Amino acid sequence: MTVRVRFAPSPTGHLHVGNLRTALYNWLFARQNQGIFVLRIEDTDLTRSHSRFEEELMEDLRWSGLDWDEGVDVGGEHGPYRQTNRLNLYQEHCKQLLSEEKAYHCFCSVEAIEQERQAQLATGQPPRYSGKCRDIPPQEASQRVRDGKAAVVRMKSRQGIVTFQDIVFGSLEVEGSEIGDFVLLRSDGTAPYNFACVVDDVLMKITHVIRGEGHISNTYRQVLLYEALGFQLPHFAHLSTILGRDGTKLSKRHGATSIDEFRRQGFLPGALLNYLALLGWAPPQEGREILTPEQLSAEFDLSRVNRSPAAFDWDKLNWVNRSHLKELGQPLLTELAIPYLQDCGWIPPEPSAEIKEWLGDVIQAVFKYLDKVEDVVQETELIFSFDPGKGLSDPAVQEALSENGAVEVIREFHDRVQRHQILDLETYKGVVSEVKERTGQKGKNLFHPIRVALTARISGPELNQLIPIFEEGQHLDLPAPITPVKGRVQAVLDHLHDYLRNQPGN
RNA sequence: GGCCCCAUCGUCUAGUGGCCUAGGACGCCGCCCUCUCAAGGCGGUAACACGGGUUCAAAUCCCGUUGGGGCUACCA
Repeated sequence: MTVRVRFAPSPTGHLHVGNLRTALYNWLFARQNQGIFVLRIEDTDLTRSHSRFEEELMEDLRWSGLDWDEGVDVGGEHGPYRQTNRLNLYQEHCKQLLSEEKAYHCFCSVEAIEQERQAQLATGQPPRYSGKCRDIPPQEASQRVRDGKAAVVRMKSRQGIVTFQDIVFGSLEVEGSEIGDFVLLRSDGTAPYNFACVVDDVLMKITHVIRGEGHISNTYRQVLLYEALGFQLPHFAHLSTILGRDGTKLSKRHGATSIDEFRRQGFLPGALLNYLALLGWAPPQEGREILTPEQLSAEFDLSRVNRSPAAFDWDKLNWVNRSHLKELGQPLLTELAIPYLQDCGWIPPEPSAEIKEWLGDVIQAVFKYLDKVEDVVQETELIFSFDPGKGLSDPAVQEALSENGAVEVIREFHDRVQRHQILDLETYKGVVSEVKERTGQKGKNLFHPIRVALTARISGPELNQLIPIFEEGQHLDLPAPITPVKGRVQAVLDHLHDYLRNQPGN
């Protein structure tokens, strides 16, 4: 039998990391079994659902690389795939349950039920629908409905153990009397989650229901529905919740949680998926955690998924993403980085081939240090936006300058640099050895001041890589020209003189 | 309140009664490399929530306690 799984989000907001992990586990399971992955939109909550969210949701999912075989946009044999387009199916099945007296009309008002609930809560009883309308004779109920009385349809729950096997949690059960008579059809004719879900899963021939842990208690109700409708139970697998770093439920205050935010920050979809897969599951081979979606689907094992909730860890996500970024290689990363640099106004909207080639060198110099593509901005700021005033005001830079001989190195470096027409890498190296000879400084005491002279910072990419970038960059047609070596040293020295003049005792 | 679920290093996890003086990964710390910060390499720190059982033997099985999560909707 073909494995059929589904991801069934509600279009009530952005796609969330928790949802994406659920989608991923479904996808992984489908792919490793040559199965079908269905995307179903659960939009029966009319007040919260928006078609705008449906679009965003699919966009996020497409970006992630999880592709679906059936769904609202791609169609399929078991459509429609949007629940609001399936209301007739729910009504049909509801009619069946009604005629078999497995369900009944309930005429209690929302207010009355709320009152009942409060009263039960107040006396310490479990709040459940009393079943008041259960005993209204079906004929009388039908007549009342025909007369236009507002009514919902409720399921008759039963006594006795309700149980099912869960691939992740094992055998799960609850006493039937714990389950109240839940609503199958609302007064407006739409179906709430539990009923719509079961009808759809049956009709869409879903073999494995893989969803969030929060649905375990819904599953008991759904088992009742499968029984009443006379359908065979699918396999169930429930996934634990993703928690924030502090162990509470993941939310906005833990940082980004919606997928579009991760995309904007420059996380690679494959890396996000890789990390999410690791949240609740471990690859069989220890120490081999960086995996592509294809490798994941080959090694993934649903029955080995962890039951306990997992905390979302940014440090590890960053590491996973960095690893994927390195795998990607410089040319592709350059393409990804361009939009971020354009946003800063550093790169023209349509960079020339010459600029792109130079950019390749820029990316080459920094790409090992990027956790996410977005980081390219702060890593390359010293190239595109040279600001000695700001740089020299940094206490750490000032401390480096206060080292014995530091200023002398900069002056000497400045003088030597001025003597050369072109400053390619070889010339630069020659200049450095001259400075070394004249000042007697070496190692850190030599290079630290030179770094400050060139970047007004004490840390950054290798100077040897930076020199050609500065020199070649100055000839490029960029929105703001790249300051070449001479200009940089001159500017730093000017600021330095101002700075020294203002230092009492100097 | 009731019901259900969960509990191994700071975090993600391996572990399915002896292979566990508990393994790996991220982080952290140290060393090496090095012009800097990183990156990279090497090494180190660090956990079976607690209390009872069962057993020759328990991280692994059972019970309880504590702590977390979920459900208890005409939300999903």
